[in-house]
Amino acid sequence: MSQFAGRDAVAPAVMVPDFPDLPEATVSRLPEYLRALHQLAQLGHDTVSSEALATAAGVKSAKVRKDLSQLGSYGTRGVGYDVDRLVQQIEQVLGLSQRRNVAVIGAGNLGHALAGYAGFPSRGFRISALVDVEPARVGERLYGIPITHLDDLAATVAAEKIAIGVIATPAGAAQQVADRLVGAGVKCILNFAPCVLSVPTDVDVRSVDLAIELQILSFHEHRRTRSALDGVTDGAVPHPVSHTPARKVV
Amino acid sequence: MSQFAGRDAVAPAVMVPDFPDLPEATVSRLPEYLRALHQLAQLGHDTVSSEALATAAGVKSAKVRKDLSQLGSYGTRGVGYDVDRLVQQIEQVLGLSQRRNVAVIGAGNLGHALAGYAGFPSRGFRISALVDVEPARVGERLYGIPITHLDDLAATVAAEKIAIGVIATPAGAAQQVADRLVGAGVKCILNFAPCVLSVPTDVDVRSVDLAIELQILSFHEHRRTRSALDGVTDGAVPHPVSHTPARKVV
DNA sequence: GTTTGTGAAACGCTTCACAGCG
DNA sequence: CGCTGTGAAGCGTTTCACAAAC
Repeated sequence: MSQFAGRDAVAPAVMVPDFPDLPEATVSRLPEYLRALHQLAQLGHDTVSSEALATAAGVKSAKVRKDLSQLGSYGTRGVGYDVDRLVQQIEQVLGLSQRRNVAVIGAGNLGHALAGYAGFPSRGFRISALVDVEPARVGERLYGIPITHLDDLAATVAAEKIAIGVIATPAGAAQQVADRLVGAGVKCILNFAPCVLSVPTDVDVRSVDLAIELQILSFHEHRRTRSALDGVTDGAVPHPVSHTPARKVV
Repeated sequence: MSQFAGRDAVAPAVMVPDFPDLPEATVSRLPEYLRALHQLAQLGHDTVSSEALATAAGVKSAKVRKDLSQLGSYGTRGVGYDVDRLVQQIEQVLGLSQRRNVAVIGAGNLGHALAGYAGFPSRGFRISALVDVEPARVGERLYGIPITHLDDLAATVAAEKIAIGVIATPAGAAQQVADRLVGAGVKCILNFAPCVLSVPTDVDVRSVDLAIELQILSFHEHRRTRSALDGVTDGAVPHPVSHTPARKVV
């Protein structure tokens, strides 16, 4: 069922449907499919089944089909999906047809690593600005990216057409930086500082806290060793099944 | 309802319940509560209501209560939760009572940033080893952490009692590194390489792909601008509400 | 035969709303 | 009166299973 909604005005070369309310869970998986599809394309596959894509992305095939059907995508029954076309589709939906400019705030260790990360260009992003408060660093270039001062953030955002701000500062500075980003008109923030940010409802924040990731792993490790200890006390449950989102071993 | 299960043998000073099947969603929020609680403690709060903790952690109060009730936690009606006690409880559940040793594989930009990240010690982790394949780097120390060779991984894991492996290599090397970590007995892996890892079911993998985070943000940005464009075509929906997990602005 | 697309069932998580306790 | 703890309702997501299409 194709659901081409919206105005029937001038259409681009590739017909593009609107996506009023793609489920959030689906949205967060589309990038994973995209990554898998690029790999498959490089391996020479022209076409891919939901089963194969599921394996490559580390999910179940039914999920892949449900997700892709939401895009009004045309797979071919008995064959699968056209890899190139699917890549185009997903990139279109994610808004990756145009490259997005990113500003990294905080030119410390993490900001340095982000600036030097080679993976971004091929996946739709360009780090166009590095921002810091340290006057000593301002004016330098890191991997060709100019370092500007936080006080000039609004000007930098405007000049570089920044769509996404990445906060790579200590927790103490993060809220203030977020406020400045919002003030400069940035509506998407990726936050690496270990704190909750307050932003207006029309601003999107995603947070990555490295210690939290480790703590979640720690819980599973802890449970594993605990149940190994008291495994004798009650019924001979062989072993609790893991919760890993990763593929089974081949 | 307190659910103290398990053997009634020698109990530690603080009574510790077992947690056969804490919901995964709850597990992933406990670290966020912990972070918020440490902040509140530092601000001088002895006690905290579910409402206050919810605000500090960026969630709803009912969620906090449900989550904490799973721990068989004792809040006091009319008062709230004892901050110190709750911190202890959560640390216990997450297995943070003992410090966990972490090995970072890949001493590139990202590995460097992780090694230098000051936030880990206070949150239960110690980066005890940096591992690389580059002979030139082996033997150096970074922030006091010795760099060892990937070929000696098993020995390093044993010597340093590594509980968690962090993969900070390019995608091409990640699977091989994962295999070696598994071979060395590591059961928890945090993967920063942009690929899916295959591991046995008893190994836990969490993946953080920076480009994927940006792509999810890109979707929201894309949708925002698209709906701004065709906002005139159909009913005057003022603006789609954001999906930000962050607190509203104050 | 193979594989998609999809209703319908199953599941887990969130939110509500209030009884019960301090 | 305030706040926790929790059944029950509501909602979104996952999984199943199969008819339709190639």
